[in-house]
Amino acid sequence: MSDDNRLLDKAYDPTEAENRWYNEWQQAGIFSPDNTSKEETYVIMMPPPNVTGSLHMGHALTITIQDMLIRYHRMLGKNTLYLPGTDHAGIATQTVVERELMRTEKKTRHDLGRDAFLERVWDWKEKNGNTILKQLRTIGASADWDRLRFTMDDQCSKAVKEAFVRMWNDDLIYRGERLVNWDPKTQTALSDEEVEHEEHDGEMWRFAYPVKGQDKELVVATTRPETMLGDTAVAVHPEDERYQDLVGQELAHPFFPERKVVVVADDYVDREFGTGAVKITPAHDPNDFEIGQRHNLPMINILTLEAKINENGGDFQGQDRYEARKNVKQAIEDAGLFRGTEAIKHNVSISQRSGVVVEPMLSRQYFVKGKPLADKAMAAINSQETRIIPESWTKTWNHFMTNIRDWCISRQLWWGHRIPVFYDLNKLQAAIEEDAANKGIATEALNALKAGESSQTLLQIALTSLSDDLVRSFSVASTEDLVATHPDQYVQEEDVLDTWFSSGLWPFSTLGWPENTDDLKTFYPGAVLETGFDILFFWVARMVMMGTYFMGDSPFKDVYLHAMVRDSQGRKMSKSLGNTIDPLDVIGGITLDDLVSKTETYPVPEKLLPKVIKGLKKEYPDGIPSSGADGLRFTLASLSGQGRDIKLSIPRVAGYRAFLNKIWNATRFALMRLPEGPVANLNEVRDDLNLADRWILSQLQEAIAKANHGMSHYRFDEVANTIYHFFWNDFCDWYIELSKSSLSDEASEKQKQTTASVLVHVLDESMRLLHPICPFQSEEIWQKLPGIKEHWAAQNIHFCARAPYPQKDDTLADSDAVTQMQWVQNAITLIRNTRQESGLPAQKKVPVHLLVSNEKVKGVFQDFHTEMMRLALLTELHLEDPKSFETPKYAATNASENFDLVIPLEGLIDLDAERSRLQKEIEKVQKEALGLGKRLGNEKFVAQAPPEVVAQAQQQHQLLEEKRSRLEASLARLS
RNA sequence: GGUCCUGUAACUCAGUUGGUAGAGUGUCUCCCUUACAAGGAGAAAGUCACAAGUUCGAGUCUUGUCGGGACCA
Repeated sequence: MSDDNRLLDKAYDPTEAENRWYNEWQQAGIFSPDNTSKEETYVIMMPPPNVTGSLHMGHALTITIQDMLIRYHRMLGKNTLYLPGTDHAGIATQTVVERELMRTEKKTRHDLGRDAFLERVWDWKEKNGNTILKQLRTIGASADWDRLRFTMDDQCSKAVKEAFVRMWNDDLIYRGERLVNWDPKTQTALSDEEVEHEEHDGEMWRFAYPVKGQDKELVVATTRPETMLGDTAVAVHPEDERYQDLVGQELAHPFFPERKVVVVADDYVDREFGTGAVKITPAHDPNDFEIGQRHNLPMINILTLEAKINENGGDFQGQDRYEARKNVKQAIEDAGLFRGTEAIKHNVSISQRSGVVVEPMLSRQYFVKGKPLADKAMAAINSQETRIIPESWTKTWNHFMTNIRDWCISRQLWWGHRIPVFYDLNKLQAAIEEDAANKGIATEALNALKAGESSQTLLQIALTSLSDDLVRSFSVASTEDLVATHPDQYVQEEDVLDTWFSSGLWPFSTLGWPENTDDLKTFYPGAVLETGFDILFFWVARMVMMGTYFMGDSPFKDVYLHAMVRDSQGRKMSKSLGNTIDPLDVIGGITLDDLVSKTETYPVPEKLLPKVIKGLKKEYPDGIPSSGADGLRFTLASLSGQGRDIKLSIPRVAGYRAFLNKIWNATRFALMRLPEGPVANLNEVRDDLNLADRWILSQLQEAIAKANHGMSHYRFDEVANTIYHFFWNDFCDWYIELSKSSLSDEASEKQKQTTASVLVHVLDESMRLLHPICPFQSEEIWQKLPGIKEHWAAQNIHFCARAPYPQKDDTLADSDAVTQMQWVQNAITLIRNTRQESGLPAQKKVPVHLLVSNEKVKGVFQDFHTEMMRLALLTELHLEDPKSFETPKYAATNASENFDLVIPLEGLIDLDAERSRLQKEIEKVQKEALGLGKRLGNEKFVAQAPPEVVAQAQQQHQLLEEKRSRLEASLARLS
């Protein structure tokens, strides 16, 4: 660093500066809100990243957007809270730790036991969670770390217990035997949302059920032949004439002669589909389950928890479901009942967690009633208490809420919130006896009771065999640990809650609920929930449901759903495709070798790996250059339109990094050229502003307005592009170039001072505009601007991060300046263009005549004489009267709307080339004029279009015609 | 099957209430001019998927066709 703190180093070092500023901000406490203030708040709850993994690009996008919003509103003076945290992610984390345990110690979780295993998971969480928190800081999240939460910390756990108990007592949670999605690999139930549907090629396999006592058969079709082991009926449509006479008849099950399989009539059956007769397996298919209930059919479970055939499967017992499928088909063929097959595309349910096919399975689980909660959640959106952005998701939201089903919240896992239901052993016996008295079905339980089995054994039997109501009769939900206080009386439920149950409470559990804390009073509800649309139902829906239920208010005013980050080819980024890029590797840079070896640790299928690595080498021949957090953030901001995909091509990041370099250098220029001594505040030089000053200040107001608009409408691409365009194309390309004259030794002291004020003012406001997107570099530069820090320090503002976001100053908007400046820009551009088109050597300075009749234009050109000479590389610039000026034959000429250009080039000009250039120019103008002329010739247009539109077209047409005739004159002179 | 999104320059995308298409990247030409070659100057490039309709006027509104995608069954 230079001694003179006004000067900048030649290059900006993001890594060093980013660390430094993050620490300074945090030490100064600027991320912490005030929970006693009555100021307007702005609150974002960070969607807690899963402690299992590390942050990926999707997280980087989410954090960038949230942090932009937070920083913007902080600069607007709001009492701003960005609350960070992590999620325990039940299945995902447990699976990872189990895998690790198997890999390193060859042990299962059962070998360790529940408590010891959970200790391992906590260790893992500690280690991994910290990595994530570090990543969040690196990206620049200005979160309040004093309020850091974890979904399983004491505070959140307390909230989960409280919520569960209240919902249990309010009859919103029940334990019931239902068909659930069973993941045979992780061996737990899943919610509907955790199941994905994939279209697969399959076969419709047909076989016949003989009708008992008749010489008839009924042919059914299925994609899962093995489920026939659990068939208890065949359904037909009540009005289907083909099967009228069979309804009520019994069918012969090929493998279980004693089993009753009846033919039932049900509207559900689609007569056109398959054979029009549907085999019914109530225990293993959702639709069949419903039919089973309607017709009181027995439900026969044929699968074990590992998805093997159980004791109800006769000879097939012990076989895996796919093995059984093969064997069942064979056995049916052998029995002569096979009736053909056809290819079909059908949907297969896949566990989002383990990737294996999910089995619908009859099982006793805990459920949250959907309907009562959904009604409130739907009302919150439809009343606009909460807006969804983009709005198109509102329909999807309503569809989901209208068709909501009960939410299965129990998971057969160890890692998570253990369900706070306690079984009262003292009431167990009474329940079993009551069942017996009512001729219940739990004979097994009664036998066990008579045999004097231990209460623990009795409990297990009772839980699976007693009716839902009876189980509830000896169940107590309690926030208190009843086992600790009454170890002999109570046994706690083994299962844990779905992760999303605790996530659903996140907007208020993090603020101290159920206590009515200052935080809760001040910061609920929040401003916006920002996340990917992929977890709209998983999470957002649950938060709104829980929020409206427990708090009475929807937890946020806006839901902003951002796009998915994909790779440059539009593929989802995933480790198994080997196309994930760690955001930290973009921020800090990575060599190709390191990138390759990192990718080799991902679970890419071996066959694919060489191709993936070849792709890496092609896409990143020199690795990934360091972009800094600001570079990545700016890129993500500018790509975050309203589409559903963001295709992130890493080389693009370099382009935005170049912009940040441009900013750095522009500042460097300003600081080098500023006159000695203090720089006056803009207000003190307002009377001395010249056209260029007025112009850049006016453009700045325009940019400020657009940036604010974009920020408040979730159009971060607009914000980024506005700043990019203003800073580069207006400020650097024109104002700084022009300022070289007004800062030169020939310029007056006053001129220099005025220019300095404008330069510093623009940089100050530009850095504040940029700050939410690129917090680090803007802070670094802002702090170095002469006088700025001191100016704001008087108002106790010490960081760009805390300085006000610029607001449009209408007294600085100056449309005259914009128009007039455009004349200058047009003149310079036309000269440059004509020079190059006429084949002049790039560095050759030439004399130029501008033929101007308009006195005002002439005046502006006179004022900018020096600047035009320099920027257009001229030796002389003459302003001529078009009437008296005689254009030499050997000259390059061109025409603009309000002036003609003549560059005399005796001996240098190629007449043929010049003629064809003019010809081309004329054609262009002619084409434009023709279109306009046609429109003006349309009577209806002139009569019906708004007058100002017509007037504008007329004026434009006239200018074009004039320009054309002048160009034609030039062409005539050359021939 | 239901719902939704989407098709604009070679690529990635903007395009407000309808007024005759823009940006970044890439391509081509020229230039190391002392803030920046991660730079400067200039240029070429689009039947706005297709068709019909509404309108003086359609990228924009309506309908249909075709293509791409997502979610829910």
